Formats: sequence, structure tokens, C-alpha cells
Amino acid sequence: MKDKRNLILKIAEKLISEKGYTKTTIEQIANKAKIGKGTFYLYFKNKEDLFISIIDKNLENLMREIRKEVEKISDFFDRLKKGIEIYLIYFEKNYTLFKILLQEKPFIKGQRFETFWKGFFKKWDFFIKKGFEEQIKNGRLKDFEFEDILYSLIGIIHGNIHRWIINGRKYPLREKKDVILEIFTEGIKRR
Amino acid sequence: MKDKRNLILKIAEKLISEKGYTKTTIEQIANKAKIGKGTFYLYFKNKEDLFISIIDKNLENLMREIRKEVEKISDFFDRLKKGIEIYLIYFEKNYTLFKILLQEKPFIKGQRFETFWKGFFKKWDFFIKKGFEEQIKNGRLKDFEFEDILYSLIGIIHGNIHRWIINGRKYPLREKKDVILEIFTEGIKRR
Amino acid sequence: MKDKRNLILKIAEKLISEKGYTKTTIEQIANKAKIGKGTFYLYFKNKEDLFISIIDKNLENLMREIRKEVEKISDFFDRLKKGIEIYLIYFEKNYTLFKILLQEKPFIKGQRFETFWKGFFKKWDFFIKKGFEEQIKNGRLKDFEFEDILYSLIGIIHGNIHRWIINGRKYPLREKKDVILEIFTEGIKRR
Amino acid sequence: MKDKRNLILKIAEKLISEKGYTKTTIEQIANKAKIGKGTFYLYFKNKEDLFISIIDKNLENLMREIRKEVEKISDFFDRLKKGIEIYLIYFEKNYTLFKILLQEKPFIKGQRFETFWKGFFKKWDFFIKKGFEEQIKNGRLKDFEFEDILYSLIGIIHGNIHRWIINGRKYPLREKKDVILEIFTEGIKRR
DNA sequence: AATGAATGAGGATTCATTCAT
DNA sequence: AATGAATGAATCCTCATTCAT
Repeated sequence: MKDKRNLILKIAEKLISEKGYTKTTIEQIANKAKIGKGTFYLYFKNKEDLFISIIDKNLENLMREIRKEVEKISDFFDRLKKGIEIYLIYFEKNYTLFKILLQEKPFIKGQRFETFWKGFFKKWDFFIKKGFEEQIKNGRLKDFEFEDILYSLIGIIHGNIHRWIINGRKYPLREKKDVILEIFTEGIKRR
Repeated sequence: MKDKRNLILKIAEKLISEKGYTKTTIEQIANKAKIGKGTFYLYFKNKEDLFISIIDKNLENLMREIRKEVEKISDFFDRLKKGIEIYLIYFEKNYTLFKILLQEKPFIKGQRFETFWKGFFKKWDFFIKKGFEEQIKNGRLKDFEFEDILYSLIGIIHGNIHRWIINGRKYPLREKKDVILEIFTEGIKRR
Repeated sequence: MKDKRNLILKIAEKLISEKGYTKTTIEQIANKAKIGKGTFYLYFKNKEDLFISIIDKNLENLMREIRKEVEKISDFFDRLKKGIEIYLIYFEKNYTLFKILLQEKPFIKGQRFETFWKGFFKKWDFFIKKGFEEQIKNGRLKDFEFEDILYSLIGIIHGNIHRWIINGRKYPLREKKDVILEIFTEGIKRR
Repeated sequence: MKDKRNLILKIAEKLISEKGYTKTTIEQIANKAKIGKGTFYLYFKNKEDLFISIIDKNLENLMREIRKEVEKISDFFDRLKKGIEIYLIYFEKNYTLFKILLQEKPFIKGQRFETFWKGFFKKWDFFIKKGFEEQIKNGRLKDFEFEDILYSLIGIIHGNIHRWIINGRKYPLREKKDVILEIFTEGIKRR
């Protein structure tokens, strides 16, 4: 059943985000999911597969949500605004994912750390790269390289998510949308 | 000897940044350092102590270098510029540290993840908090909360370090100083 | 299975009595029991738990056997006689236990050595304390303190068990019942 | 120097009696004795040699003291009385020895447990065996085998020492001399 | 004579994974 | 499909002993 697989994923995500990948055992996951240890292996090839699946499922969901909301918007700044908002909302609901991204995992699918993150950042291209380059041509943005901007943007966002988590998630993360946008868009605008 | 301890630290830092904390064994470290397994334990209480020591040593060095360069500068923007530059130069020389910070364990020194990072970010206060608040009173900066800015700034910086590492460290990281400053200072200036 | 646990207990009891607690390794026990090292830990929390279990199981069995035989006897001297006999028979069948008690660790169950032995001797109370005190009132026994007697009695018994083991267990231990009784009862009788 | 060797012996005796043979490390002993770890090996071949030396030194001292006091006494019962008294006094001063005798040590000098204890009990022969056999011939004692008596006697004594230690050594151990003698001599006397 | 840095054999324990039921 | 008993490779850490100084 798809359901049981998702249950395992959810439980594992929580445990791993709390205790770390290594300290979370298959047995703990199986117990919490009220399944046998053997059953776990009907749904996942091994522990690493589980880890990858957690990340994959989340990134897919995240990207699907962004895509869904953003594709009808044509204005670059509006797209950006919406994208950031969805991104924040997603981590607000799934903050464990953020902790997991910050975990011990130098290899994913045999890829190195570098390859994984490259792919991660690449996912942003689709919804801002083209617009961004147009804005430069228009002269509305400073003449940055796209990647300079991209990594700075994600950096600001992640800095704010990190802060939110560190401080106990006491406010709605999405509130930070405006601060992020303000700094970022004013920072990149040509004047 | 202080030397041997530092040798172990350096080797462990490299190994852990490459293979991750868990996958790096004491035996591997000892072999690379051409010492006996037991010798390791003359210099470190246990594996966790090693991990903490790597981080502590680095953060101390980093902060010492920033402090040294920055204390003679009084202008806020110049301080900021210098601070960012030193920070980038430090990670340029010690990029393994960044990977280690990113594969961090949920517990460090028995503290939770959150507590560690809180302390980490707190270290920045000393060199920009006062200046920043003055600039707001002067009206030269927008009326942000300090922490909104702080985490955004570190976010931008880390985003750029991350990118540099992901892409194989092919250019001098310090080059990114200007992009970071540009985006950040223009982003926070009142106009 | 209860069986496998008992098998491990029996094998460990033998090994520990022969080689001592420290020199007996889990691997040796597992090999002799034809189980995997990991399997051991399904039945015992750790090595110390094994040690405790050996002692507990034996003392429980011993006390159960004494209780069963003695409770129907009302005459003090007959009770005593029976108790000593069962005690000897038990160690005759389980002489390894005696060696284990004699190579005991300074801590058992986190209790100090002293606490363990206090409990051990205390177990004798139930079957002779009351009778003994009655005999004193009757004037048939000398006016000893109970504990003076108790520890002397157990001392005589253990001395005889010790001798039996030292000399290679060549005779039925229970034969010594009469010598023990003779010395002890004549030693404590008032005349 | 003989002094330093004796210092090490004394310190080791205390530590081993408290923590057990295995848990006591050479380093701990060296530290307490304020000598280097290497120095330890100038005085003892290895850890086992230390253990043996502790026991040997003590048993020699004990036997020397008994011998000295007892050799001038010719009456059997007086000898016995004196011997028991000295024995108790010795353990009163050196109660740690008793705990050490009760430790994990299935092998001593490559001898088995059995051989060691045989030798231990054998040491008693010289001062009571002859007298005892005379008393039997005289008809003053029951016709026991010597060993039956010997192990019973030592058993009573050890039982009383054990009790004294278990209960915190709150009274002078030598007080128990009378109880022991009373039970034992009345127990073995012919009437 | 004295030291203590260095060693590595040795052992307890964990846990991902398998497989018979 | 589901289980969980069984496994043993893997790894941390300890500590008796050595040896260069």
C-alpha cells in the first residue's frame, strides 16, 4: 500500500530530524509504525533508500507546489514573491526536512555531497532564470550573473528558516517573506 | 605535543568533511596520522570530543581573525566589508569546516542543534550589532530588526560559500565579497 | 525461547566458573552455545546482566528447593538438618555457582559487595530464625545472638563445600551433612 | 628500595579491594603512588605478579605472626585460641585482604583456583594438626578426620569475618574469638 | 633509576539486513 | 504479505606493557 510507505516516510522523517540519521534505527521506525522490521524492507531497499526517499518525496512535493502556484504568474517579481512564499510555507509545515538537509549525508545515491546540492539548487532555475535574465536586459536589474543571485537568494531564505527553527518556531515562518523580498529585490535592483 | 594534536585535527577534519562523521573511523584517522589507535585517545577523550574540537578550534580561529582585523575600523560599512572578507578568506582556506558544519549532528556537546547554532550566530553580534543600530538611528538603514538582518546576511554569505564548494572551488572565494556586499548593503539601505 | 536463554546461562556459568568473569568473553559463550554474538544480546541486556542472572536464577532455585522441603517440618533440628542437606545437594549439582560466588566482583547490580551478601545471608532467616530463638527460650541452646550463629553455620557449610571443590569433588558432598550438623549443633547446645 | 615496593603493594591492595582486580589499572596505582607507570614495572613483572605479591606478602605476614605467638604455647586448646585470635586481629588490620581473597582470580601463578586454596588451607596444618591428632588419641576430641575439622574451623572464622565486613566493621573483629571458640571447641569435643 | 608517550590486541556492543515461517 | 529471531561485520574504547630518553 502507498499509505504504509508514506506512514513509514513520515515517521522516519520525524525521527531522523530529531535524532539524526545514524542514531535512528530501523527498529525504532518499525516500532513507531507498528510494523515488523522485515516489513520495512518490503517498502525500502535499505536504510539509505529510505533517506533518499524522504528527501526526494519532499523536494518533489515542494517543487510541485511551487510550480502549481507560479506557472500562472507572468510578472517576474510576482513570481519570485509567490515562489518564496510557497517555499516558506512548505518548510513551515515540514520543518523537519530542513534539519534533515543539514545532516550527515556526504553521499546520496552514490553521488557526492556536491552533486546532490547542485541538483537541489538547479530546481530553482525553471521559475526564475528566464525572468531574471529578461529583467537584466530590460535594465531593471543590475548586471549580475544568474548564479550569483540564485545562491544569494536561497542563502537569505535558508538563513531565515534556520533562524526560525533555532528560535523554536514561535512565529509563522511565512511572515519573513517580506523581509527576504525587501532585502533581496532592493539588493539586486538597478537604480 | 601540540603538533600531534593539530595533525590529528587536520586529518580528521579532512576525512570527516569527505566521508561524514559516522563513516570516518578512529582507525582511519590514526592510520593517516601514522599513529596508533590508542594514541588518538591521548589527545582526545573520545570521538565526539574530536568533533567538538574541530569546530571549536575553527570558530575560535575565525573569530580571532575577524576581531583582529575589524577592531581598528570604526566605519560601519567598512567593518562589515572587512568582516565579510575575512570570513570568506577563512573558509577559502578551511573549506572542509563548511562541509562539517553542514553535516552536523543533532547534538553537539550535549546541546541540541539549536543551541549550538544560536551561539554560532551570536558571535557576530560584537562586530556589527552596535554599528547597525546606530545606522538605523541615523536613518541610513531601513528600520529592520537586527536579527532579521543578521540571519539574512549570514544566509547570503553561506549561500555563496556553498556554491563555491559545490562547483569545485574553482575561483577565489573572496571574489564574491563584492556581490555579497552589493546585494546586502543595497538591500538594507534606506532610500 | 526460554530454552535458549537457559542454555546460554548454563554455558556461561560453566565458563565463568572456570576462567573467571573477565576472561570469559561473549564470543566464547556464543560459540559454545552455537549462536551468533548478536543473539546473546537478545536474551541479556549486557554481560553484567548475564552475571546477575546466573546468580539470581541459582539463588532462587536453591531457596525454592529449601523452602519446599522444609516448610512441612516443624522441629527445629529436623528443619536445620533438612535445610543443610538441600543446600549441600544443590551445590553438589551446581558447584560452578560456588566458584562464581567466590570470584565475585566488588559490585553486583550496582550494589556494593556488602549489600549483595547481606541479602544472601538474610535469605536464611525464614527457615531458622524463629526456631532458633524458641530454642534459646526453651533453654536448649546457648544464649547466642542469632547472627553469631547464622554466620558461623554458613561458614561451616561453605568451608566444607570449598574443601569438596578444592579436592576435586571426589565424594558426594551431601555426606558432609553429618559432620556439619555434629559440630554445629553440639557447638550451640546448652549443657 | 623495599619501601617503594611496599608502598605500591599497599596502595594496590586498597584499590583492588575497593574496585576489583580488573577495574584497577596500573595507571591508577602509579598515580596514587606518585610514580611513573614505567616505574611500576621495575618492581613487578606484570599485573598478575602484583596480585600474587599482595596475597603472598599478606599470607606470609599472617603466618609469621601466628607462628611467633603460637610456638611457645604447648596446650592444644590454648594454641588454637591464640591462633584464632591472631588470625582475627590480622584481618582486622588488613580487612582489604579478605575482599581480595574473594575476587575473580581463577588462576594464580598458572595454578588453578583449587591449587591456590589447597596451599592456603595447608598452612594451618603446622599449628593444629599434630595437637588435634593427639587430642583424638587422648579421647578428648571426637574421632573426626583432620580435614573435616580444619575446613569447618576456617569456615566458621571466615563466616565471622565476612559478617564483620558486610556490616561495616563496626566492632572489633577480635571480639568474635569467643563465639568461634565456643561453637567450634564444644562442637568437636567428645563427651 | 625513572618516566610517560605510544601502541595495538582484545572485547563489549550495536544494528542493518536476511530468511524461514 | 508480514514477521522478528538470528546474525556477524563493524567500531569505539581500554589498558597492560614497552622502550627511547
